[in-house]
Order: sequence, then structure tokens, then C-alpha cells
Amino acid sequence: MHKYSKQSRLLLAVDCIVFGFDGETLKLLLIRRDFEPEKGNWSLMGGFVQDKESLDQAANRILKQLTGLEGVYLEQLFTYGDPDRDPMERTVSVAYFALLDINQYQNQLSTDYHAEWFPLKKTPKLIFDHQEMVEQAKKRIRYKAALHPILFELLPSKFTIPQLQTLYEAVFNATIDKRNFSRRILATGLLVKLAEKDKAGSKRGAFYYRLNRENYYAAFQAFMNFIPNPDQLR
Amino acid sequence: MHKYSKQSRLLLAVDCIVFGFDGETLKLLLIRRDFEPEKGNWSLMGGFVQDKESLDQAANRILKQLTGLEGVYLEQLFTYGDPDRDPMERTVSVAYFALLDINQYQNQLSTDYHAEWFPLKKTPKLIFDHQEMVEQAKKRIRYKAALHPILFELLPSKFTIPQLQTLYEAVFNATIDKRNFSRRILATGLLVKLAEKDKAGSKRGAFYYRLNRENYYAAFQAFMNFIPNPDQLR
DNA sequence: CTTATTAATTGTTTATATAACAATAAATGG
DNA sequence: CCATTTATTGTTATATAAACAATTAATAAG
Repeated sequence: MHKYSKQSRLLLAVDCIVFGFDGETLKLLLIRRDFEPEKGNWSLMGGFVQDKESLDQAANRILKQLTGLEGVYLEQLFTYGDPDRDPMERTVSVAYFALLDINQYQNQLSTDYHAEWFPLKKTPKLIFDHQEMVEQAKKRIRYKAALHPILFELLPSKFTIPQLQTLYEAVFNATIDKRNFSRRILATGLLVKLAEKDKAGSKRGAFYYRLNRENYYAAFQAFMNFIPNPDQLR
Repeated sequence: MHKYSKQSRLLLAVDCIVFGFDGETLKLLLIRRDFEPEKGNWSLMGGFVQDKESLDQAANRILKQLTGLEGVYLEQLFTYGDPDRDPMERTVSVAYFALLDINQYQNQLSTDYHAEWFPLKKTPKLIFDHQEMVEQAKKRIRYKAALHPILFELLPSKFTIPQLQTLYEAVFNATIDKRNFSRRILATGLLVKLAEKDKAGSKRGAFYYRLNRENYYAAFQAFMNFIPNPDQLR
């Protein structure tokens, strides 16, 4: 079994930082840890990597087991290996972040699970180094979203331009001129206008749009630079 | 010792992708693996993470043990966890990339070690998934260098503007207008002109510059956008 | 039927940045 | 003194950004 003799083996975990958007607020999904140490305290979705699964598979499995969520956008963030990060036993953790539309997954995220959404600005104290992971994930998302159309992963398949703008403003904590915003976003060719309108948000109603998937995948590698002074970011 | 009972433990390795620049060519440092499997074949600098060291410490230690190199720029790249990536025994590997000036470390990289520099375009077949790691590291460096002044890590502390331009052209595989290049690079305020000249490269000689460290660290988070059409990248 | 409200779009101005290219001066080894 | 590379300034056309004015459209609510 152990072919490389004399090498020490260690525990490998995966932790998922799950971001969601409900049309108004950016939120973080947390769960109460159900084993010692730190049992009962707020934690990211985490678990150990099993014998014959890849890291991506582990992340997907853990997310499903703890929240019921399946098929969401997941991306490897960073690996945390401080020897003392888990006081119980040395555990290295590969962190992933997920992006999803809260409303779309409301059902999957049923009461069977004890995960809860927290507004990003009002998160409780987290176990171990999970706060650091969240901070790094926020940075990564801002960085990436300034250049790539990644934020669409947080929206429903049908969305309005005012919704999209609200999302950008939430992520970058900024206000954007709506005239310039819609001009630029439409100029990308990423959006397809639908016949239907969303009447929930206003009297007049706003047209729904969907992503042009072909252009989306092509544009994913392109730089977007939607944010005026991204220097402030990192 | 094993507090989380019933969890399986695994081997964790670190692999370092070491890039160097000699004033003309971008090169990759490789070593012949000295244990089975794949003994004698070309490999990245790799080794197992030990009991009480962090991942960064492991990367630095491994680099030192295999090449004598110390104090070089190292950054975590990605973690590779395919269950079959090492046919001998499951091993997850955290990849790091390093950037250094080949000439400066010529002595350290003595004949005690069997590491060899290969031009990036003429690398031999590598073991396991190391080729994939190299490709991903190349992408990351281009991506980052298009926005941040990371390439200075590949130059000596004293360098000329033509040398700097050669480096940019090598990394991006492009030709850059030298008049626009020097104008823009000087406008960043990152460079300090020295009195001394480098007469090796030309009859007239080119002035040496050094980094303004203060501005450098400040600018590291800023976007540089030196490359015309970075869309083509990643 | 009027009004308040949000959506949607076009247009304008100013400022700034970019890419491409011309021209010239300076230094010096051979 | 010639060939070569360095170094710098200048010009132009083009593109993009940010700030802001103005107008039309749709409709729920009173």
C-alpha cells in the first residue's frame, strides 16, 4: 500500500467558500461544524479527500453532502498548509470557491441541511483559518470579475440589466453610472434580449436577458475592465 | 497521533517550476529524478512535505536541497490531485513557481547539483503531469506580468532598458516598439537610473537602472497593462 | 386620467491612453 | 569616420473612459 516508505502521510481536506447573490446582497454560506474540535461553531463547507477521488470531485461531493448543492460553479482558490492550522491534527486544506444564484438553489438547499446564508458584511467568527480563506476568495473574485465575465454565475439564467448592475455594485462596493453601464455591457455581445419582462422590480418592468453561451466562453478569456480604478484591488 | 480516526492519509508533495532568464532566453530548470518510479527521467524540483513545515517552507527547502538556490521569488501556483498522477502511490502535489536571474545564481547552482537549464521552447519530456504544471505556470506568469511588474524578479539588480525589453518580448513572444516601451516603462516611476553603463551589449553602452523598491511594492498591486492584446492569453 | 417611478436609449463633452511611426542626437568600438 | 545601438522627443490617428443631459417608454397606483 505504502510504496514510498518512510514518508509521512497527512490529512488532506477541501474547504468550499460558497458565495451567493439574491438580487440584492452578496452572501456567504456557512454551516455549524458537527464534530470536534470547534463542534457547533461556524465553518466553511469542508471535508476530507477520500482515497480515489480528485480534488475537484472531493469539492463537489462535500458541497453536495453538506448542502445538497450540485452543478454549481467551483474553482480552486489556494492551498493552506500551516502545520498548526487545525489544532487537532495536521491537515492541509485545498480551498475552492463557489458562485451561485441563491434563488435558483433555494430548494436544493433545503432544511435537511443546516447551512445558512450570511450577508458578506455580517459574517460570524469562523473556525481555524477560514476567515483568511474568505478574504482571499473575495479578493480573487474581485480581481477576476474586473477582467472576466465571471459574475454571471451568480445570476439566474434570466436576469435584467438593473439586476446585473446591482450585482456589480455589490461586488465592487461602488456605484456605476447606469447609462454607461448598459452601453458597455450590451456592447460586449454577451447578452441576448428576451421577450419577457421582470415586473417585480418596477412599474414599467425590465426586459430579461440571457447569456450568449458561445460568446461567453470566448469572452471568458478576454479582459473586460469594467471597473474604473481596479488598482485599489490587488 | 491520529486524532481524526478513520480518515485516510496521503502523501503531499511540492513541485517547483523554476524559470530563469539569462539576458536572452527564458529557461526552465530541470533535474533527473533520483528514485523510482521514473528514476533518471527529467522532472521538476520536487519532494515530500515534512511533518512540521508549512507549504512555503517545504518549497524553499526542496529548492535548496536540489539546487542550492535560496531566497528566490516563489509563489504557489495550483494543487494537482488526480488520484493516478503518481502511478506508485497516491500523491497530491502543490506546485510553486520560481523566478530568478540565471547569472546571479550561477554559483549557487553549482555542479554539486544535477539540475540543468533548458530553453523554454526546447524542454525534454517530463514525468507524470509535470508538463501540465509547466504550461499552467507559463500562463500564470504571462497573465500576471501583463498586469503587475513581476518580471523584474528575472533580472539582475542592475539592468538596462534594452534587457528589460528583451525579457518582455521573450515572455510574450512579441516584438514591442522600443520608443513606446521606454517611454511607458520610465513613466511608471519604477526605475532609478544609475551612473554606470553596460558596454557588453553595444558600442555606445546602455545605462543601468535599478528598481525603486518603494514604488515597486506599491505598484505590485496596480494594473500595468503593458501588453497590447492580452485577450490572447489564458 | 394623471402622476410618480423605473427602464431604456441616444447623445455630448472632455480627458486620457494607445499604437504606429518619424526624426534626431549621442556615444563609441573598430 | 563609419556602423551600430542607445536615448529621447515629437506627431498623429484612434479608441476608450467618465461625467452628465435629455428624452421616450411603460405601467402601477391614486
